[in-house]
Formats: sequence, C-alpha cells, structure tokens
Amino acid sequence: MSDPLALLPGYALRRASNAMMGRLAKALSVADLGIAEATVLMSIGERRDLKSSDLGRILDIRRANMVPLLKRLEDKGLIDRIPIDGKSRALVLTPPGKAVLREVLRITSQFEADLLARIPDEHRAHLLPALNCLWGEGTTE
Amino acid sequence: MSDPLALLPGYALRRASNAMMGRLAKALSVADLGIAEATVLMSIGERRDLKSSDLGRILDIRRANMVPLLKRLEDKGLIDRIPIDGKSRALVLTPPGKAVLREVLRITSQFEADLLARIPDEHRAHLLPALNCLWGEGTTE
DNA sequence: TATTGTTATACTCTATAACTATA
DNA sequence: TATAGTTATAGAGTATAACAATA
Repeated sequence: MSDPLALLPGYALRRASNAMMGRLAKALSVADLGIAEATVLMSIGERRDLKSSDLGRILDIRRANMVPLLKRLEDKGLIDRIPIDGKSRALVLTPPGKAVLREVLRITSQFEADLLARIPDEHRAHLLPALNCLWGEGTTE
Repeated sequence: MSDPLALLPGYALRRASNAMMGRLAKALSVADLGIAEATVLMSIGERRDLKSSDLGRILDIRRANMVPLLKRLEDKGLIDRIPIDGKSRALVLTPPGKAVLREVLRITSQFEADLLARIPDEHRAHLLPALNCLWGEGTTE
C-alpha cells in the first residue's frame, strides 16, 4: 500500500501542495476565508492603487474568475472599490478588512513556520529558491 | 507589479504546483487525460489486486470522489474491474489502457525532466526530500 | 484597437451525508 | 461493526467565449 510515485518530483510537488493547502484552508476557515480570498487581502494590504486586472495578473487569476472572488470579499464588507476612471476602480481594504488582514497574517505566519519546521535543516534553505524557479516568467505560458 | 508574497514558502509551493500542474495538464491533454486520471493509470500499472478504496487511500482521494474518476476511465475503455468478492473488485488496465499508460509514462518522464531542469544544480537534489516531508503521515490528518 | 469589467457556462477537484450490501 | 461502493449534492478553482464600455 506504499506509493511508488513518491519518487517523482512533480507528483511530490502536487501532493505536498495539496496537503499543505488543506492545512492552510483549515486554519483560515476560522476567519471564514478561503486561500484565494486571504491572498487577495494580503496583496491589497495598504495599497490604494490596485485594479482587479492588476491583481489578476499578479496572482495568475483570470479576469473572469476575479469577479466572484472579489464579490465574496465585498459582500463580507472586507474590501471596497474606489473609482480611478470611468473604466477602473482601485481595490482597498475597509476597516473590518484591515482587522481581518491582521488575523490572516497571524494565521499565515504560523502556517509558514509549521511548514518550514517539517523540513530537515539541510534541505530547508533550498526549498524557497527551488520553488521560485518553477513559476514566474514563462512557466504559465 | 511584483509579488511580495513570493517570500512565503507556502505561497511559492502553491504557485509552483499550480504552474507545473498547468503544464502537465496541457501535456496530458493530447492523450485526453486529466492529471488524476493519469495518476490512476500509473498506480494500477501491472497490478491486478488494487481496489478502489485502496487506491483512494494511496492517492488521498475520498471514496465518493473515486466513483466519477474511475467511471471516466472505464467509459474510455482504459480500465476494467474484476470481482474479488461480493463487495470488492480489482482495478486492472485493459489492453488499450496499457497502451495509454505507455504514452502517459512518456509524457510524465518528459515533464519531470523539464521540471528538474528549471532548478539550479545546487538546489536540485534537495527538492524531492523536502517536498516528501510535507505530505506523508499526519499531514492530511 | 487594446484594455477593463462583466456574464454565462462548464469541467475538475474536493467535501459531506446518507444509503445499500458485504466482510 | 467495519468496510466497500455508490448516489446526491455543494462549493471552490479554473477555463473559454462573448459582450459592453472606456482608454
């Protein structure tokens, strides 16, 4: 009942991501937030110049899929939209949104610490640079 | 338009997995297979003793979610089910299923090579052991 | 013309609850 | 009682196509 696919880095990447994101989702559920929602709050932060389309490019989420994601956050009263011009609006955090962001930052820093603690010393420093070679320019293409 | 979240290993893990799985999905689409479907074919391989519930445990897929997944493979004529007892059936590859598996193995080995090639020499050997610390026992919990 | 934002739609993956039948 | 398999259902995430309005 073992798993021979564990020798494949791509398979291990998928399993590791699924397992850790499951844990993160559980941790964020106490704030009634999904992972994508929390990521949006963290990306907006103190900024007051971020458009939906900008954020989609940063997070690699398509325009059409930003709509229900931002709508959920707006319905919860966590974000607001400030007109920039007739076509675009800047995403900003509301006061409740900033309070929730502080909780999100607390949860995620705990989560990141737990993640790193699972990795033996000799491998730990290599993980982030290795992972960051797998996305960025040209990987989505 | 940069992404400060890239300093978080958890975020990088999710982005790396999404990016690479997007590439793998695209590569597998020429065989008209999803990633989960391909993983099932690879897991069955030459075995003739694997039950749906066993496979679900290995791949961390719930019983209920195995049903449509296996049904798609069965509808495509790639897997068959051999009664073990009145309650269980063994999953086996059909001859067409074995042919598709060979194509899957070709695609995935190319994919794994591409993945590793993206990582600088000094980090490469650390990736698999680090990732394998993040799933296994207790991570799903 | 290109970009922004939106609607509609569909597929995959995931999760839970409840049911049947067999070990 | 526990396990195997199924059905139904719901929520996310992701993908495409098409449209209106603005830069």
